[in-house]
Order: sequence, then structure tokens, then C-alpha cells
Amino acid sequence: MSQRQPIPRPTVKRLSLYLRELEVRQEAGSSTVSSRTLGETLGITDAQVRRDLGHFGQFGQPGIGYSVEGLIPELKSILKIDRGWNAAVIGVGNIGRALLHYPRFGPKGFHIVAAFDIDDSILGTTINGCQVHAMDELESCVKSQEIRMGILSVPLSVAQDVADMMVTAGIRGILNFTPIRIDVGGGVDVVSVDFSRALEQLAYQVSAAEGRAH
Amino acid sequence: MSQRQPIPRPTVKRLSLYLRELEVRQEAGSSTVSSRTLGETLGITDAQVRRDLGHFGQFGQPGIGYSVEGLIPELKSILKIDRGWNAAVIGVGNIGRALLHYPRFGPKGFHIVAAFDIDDSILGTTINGCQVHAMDELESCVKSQEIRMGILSVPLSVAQDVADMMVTAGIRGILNFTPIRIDVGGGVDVVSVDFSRALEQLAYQVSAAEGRAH
DNA sequence: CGGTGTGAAATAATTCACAGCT
DNA sequence: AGCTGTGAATTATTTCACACCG
Repeated sequence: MSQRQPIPRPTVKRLSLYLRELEVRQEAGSSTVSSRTLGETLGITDAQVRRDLGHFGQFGQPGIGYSVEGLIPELKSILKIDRGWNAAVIGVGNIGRALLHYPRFGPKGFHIVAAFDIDDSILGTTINGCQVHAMDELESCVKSQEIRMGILSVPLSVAQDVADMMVTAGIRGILNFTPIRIDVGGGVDVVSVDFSRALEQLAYQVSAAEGRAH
Repeated sequence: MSQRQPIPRPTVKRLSLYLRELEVRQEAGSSTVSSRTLGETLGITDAQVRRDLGHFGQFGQPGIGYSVEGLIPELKSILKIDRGWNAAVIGVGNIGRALLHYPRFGPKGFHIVAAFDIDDSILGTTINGCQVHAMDELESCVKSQEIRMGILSVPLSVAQDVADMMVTAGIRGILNFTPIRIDVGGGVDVVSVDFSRALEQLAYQVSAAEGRAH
């Protein structure tokens, strides 16, 4: 059930890549896939694919490959998305609103069940079927709606304060859209998405590529 | 000027972290910072900070640390964000619109100068000072406005086709908000931001943390 | 002192390569 | 033949630890 060895961080990141590609192939009617073909579409070597999966068990058949039908639930189970996760959006600005409409959370088992903001003019309204609450309802909503994840999309200036409230309210994981490192106590996890950093990486890569091409 | 050795990918990712933190400290009035204090706020060891910077030159003063004033332009130069970059948003849906309003691109030197979509009802309108063009104007706009980066925020089903158009139009880097791997020829770079993958990472981490806590 | 820069050592992650299964 | 699973080798990245500087 549980893995014997520590799992390399990069492996976990690739697992969701594999899952998505498997779902595409299932849609397309494939019943099996080899580490080679799976890796090829993803830009990953076959050995890497086998090693990644090998950390969690033996899912393949020599001579055949992996069963698409069979591997999908295994990966969902490994990533712990074989059951649903309730989430809340905290901060209903441009990004928060876009995330409330994002169509790919639901099919993955992520359900945004509540939104929070301090702006009186939107309190009580409903966005894409999701009610906007005042911040002081956070803790009670987290409890009553079994919210375990919070999506932090507030202005930078209040990010840490709001994160503290989320931790106090009992949220277990924070998806941070703010460009600062959020400080949380042990037992709470943070994953960050930073648009400016992504563009900075791109600027570096583009310049490097141009340099390489004389 | 240019580095002697290949730069580790993780190093480049941390560089933008350092830059942001330095800007915070500059704002706060610090004139110098040590690798230890810089790393501490970022969750990075002091040796790592020194090694990362050491790839590009010698910027510190023994006994003192690094000059905040001095290191900021060095990092901007390394990341190639010491001059501006013009970018376009392709796909003005919920995410595209949020990015058009994102306030942190401008101060970093990223200027969104045009938007593109196929929806007649928004063509010709202006969003946050940025005009929405038809797709067939992409190539001419890229040339006339010197657009080097494209932000891809279209529906999944047309992502690869639109990416092809971007490459043809002469765009050099793509920031991909689509959940698939975009195939581009050599000379064009892609950096991806995938919200569902980020939530999947978070689900895994939260579950692992809960497991660890019995 | 306090702090950098950097060889050398340690650790982490990837790739090789092949035995063994279908 | 085609393909997995995995030790062993390789390569990449991080950390140690210390000479040297202000």
C-alpha cells in the first residue's frame, strides 16, 4: 500500500502528467500503453516512466505494457484524488473569479464549495453556483462543508494575514496565487502558483535559446 | 558576462525568488543582506544561495553580505528582465481576462500590448487598455508591436492549433495555461502553468502530511 | 568576528542495460 | 519479438567545511 522508500519530488509532479495522458488515451480507446509511448508524448524517457511507477508497485505486464483502465485508478489512489476534495476560494478578484469558473477542477474531484471576500457589494451573491461569504464565516463553513483546501487569491498586502485565518479555520492545504512565501505552521501544506515567476523563467529560456542560435 | 558552466534548472527558478525578496528588502530600507538571512525567509540554505549566485559571478562582500541595491540589477540582467518584454494574451476567456488585469506584470517589465480571440462580440473592445484583435491579425501585430511572448489561455480543444499559429506568427516564448503539453519546433520555448496539477500536488502533500501525523 | 566563494563530499535523480516474463 | 522491473552506473544538485577577506 504505502511506498517503502522516500518518493522523489519530481516523480510526484510527473504522476499527474501520466494520469492526464492516460485519460486522453482512454478517451481515444487505447486499452494498453507502454512506458515508451506514454513517455514520448510527454517528453520523458521510458526508463523514467517505469522508475516512477515502480516506486509504488508493479502495474505493468512484460511484453504488453500498462493497462490504461487499470493504471488510472492506481494513479488516482497514489495522488489521493480517488475521493473528492472540497475547496474554498478566498479572495474573489479577477483571479478568484476565473478560478471559480475553471472547468477542470470538478472532473478531477476538486469541488469549490464556497468563496470568501470582504467586499460588501458581492457578499451573498453566487458565482458559478458558489456563494460568496464574509471572512468571519470561514471557520464555520470549513467545518460544516468539510473544506480541506483553500485557494488564496487575495491582494499581496493581506496575503499572510488571510493565510493565518485559513490555518486557524482548519484548512489543511493552501494553493497560493500570491507572489510571496506564505508562512504556515506544521501540518499545513502550501503549493504556489506565481505568474510573474513563470514569465521570468520564460524570459530566461527565450534569451538562452536566442543566445544559442547566435 | 556569460556563465562558464551549465546552470542547474533549479537555480534559475530560485533566482526570481531572490529577486522578489531583495525588492521587498529594498522597500524596507535594507542596504545589505547575507546569504543566511536571504535564504531564511525563503526556506533555502545559505550555502545554496551562495552557490546559486556564484554561478554568475562574485557579487558579495566577505564580512558584509550582498548589496541589495547592487544585486537587484545583476539578477535582472541574469534573468534578462533588465529591458521590457512585450506579450500578447491569446484567448480572452476567464483566465485571459484575469491576466489582462494582473497588476504585477508591468512592474516586472512584462507589457501585455495586445489580446486575441475569435469571439465577434468582444473583437475591437479594449480590456484594461488592451485592444482585442481577431486571430488573423496575430502575425502583423507580433511584427508591428514587437511581441515576443504569448500567453496561451484558450480552450483545450484548440490549444495546439493556436500554438501553431503563435509559432508561425513569430512568437518566441509561450506561457501555456492549457493542461496539455504544447508541441513547438526548436527555437520556441514553453513554460506551463497548470492549476489542476497544482491542486493534485497539494492533495498528495496534504495526505502525506496527515499520514505522517498518524 | 561575520560572511563570501568554492573545492570536495554527500545526496538525489536519471539513465543504462539486461534478466526475465508473455 | 516487445516490454517491464530494477540493480548498477551516471549525472545533477545540494550540503559541508574551510581558506580567505573586510
